[in-house]
Amino acid sequence: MKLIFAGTPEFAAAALDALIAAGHEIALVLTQPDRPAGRGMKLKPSPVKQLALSHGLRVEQPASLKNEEAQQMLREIGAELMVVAAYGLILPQAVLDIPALGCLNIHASLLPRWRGAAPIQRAILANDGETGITIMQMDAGLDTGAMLSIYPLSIGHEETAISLHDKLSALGARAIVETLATLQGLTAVTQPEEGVSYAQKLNKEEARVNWQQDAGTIARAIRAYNPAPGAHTLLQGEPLKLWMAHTMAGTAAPGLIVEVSADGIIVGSTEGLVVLTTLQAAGGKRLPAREFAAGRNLVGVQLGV
RNA sequence: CGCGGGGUGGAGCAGUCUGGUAGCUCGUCGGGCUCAUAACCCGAAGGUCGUAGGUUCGAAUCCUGCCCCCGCAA
Repeated sequence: MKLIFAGTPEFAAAALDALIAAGHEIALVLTQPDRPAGRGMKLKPSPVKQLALSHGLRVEQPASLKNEEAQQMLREIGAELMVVAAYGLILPQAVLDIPALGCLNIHASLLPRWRGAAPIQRAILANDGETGITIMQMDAGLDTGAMLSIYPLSIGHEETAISLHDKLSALGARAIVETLATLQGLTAVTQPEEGVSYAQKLNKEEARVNWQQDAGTIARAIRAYNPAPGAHTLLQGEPLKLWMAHTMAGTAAPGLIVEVSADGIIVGSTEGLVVLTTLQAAGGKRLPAREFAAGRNLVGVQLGV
């Protein structure tokens, strides 16, 4: 099928890779403009752009699709269908109308739950037992289009945003290829009005650990914010990133390190204990708790100050 | 030229300011103790202090170049 692909991060690159492998003609790839990123603030192309260029595909990076030139360019491609995955730009109705078969979106949740920007992390934070991939026919609303196919996936007990992201990327890639292969036999189903929720973007501030919560909530937050924006707290006034944690039974003052065991660094909360298993000090590498604790006297230290 | 921290036995760190015997926590190996141990006790091995130069009687420590790792910010 002759396609336009629009996407930006890794999640989208996985889908693009699968579409290429499935033999579709990718007539044009849209992705976000290169942004300064990383140390030194050098301009960095998106994962989708890197992949597209490595396959010799045409790449365009308009700042907006609301203007006539961008829309004219899309019309000239003459694609049957446009596939959108975590693109980062709003598609106006005029753009949605360009491909004959419309625009399909790969969304990383079971709609209508977790419409919006950060469905993977929100699902973990909310302690959902299940999430998945929804392929939908895009309309002008925010992830409100009719659903074509649904691929559920259970959320593991120690799932992090990155581990779940990787599974959903692979699942999304499979889902879009299968959906395109069976498109004519599929019926678009309107999203139910029950169960709508919105996945707000994550920010650094909410990733600061609030020790005045129960251990389960804290541990889930640590996993949901891994790798970005990264759960963080203070250790003796210095920033400390928390990468991985689980819980255990017990009682201790919230944020107080009570023990360093073979299992991890054990910290109190309002209910239960948090076991920090992977952490990283400012300027340091990400370390297993045991190595992090070597050479430091941590028992009795209050986190967050 | 975005701001900043760091590279010291296998791991994590101190020592660098104020040059002069290589130190701590852990791991490893050997032994002891114990019903038992990711517990405790005794002992041992293991380091050209990232790299290349410079200063000095003497450099982990001071100066310069280069390589590598990481935090912030985006």
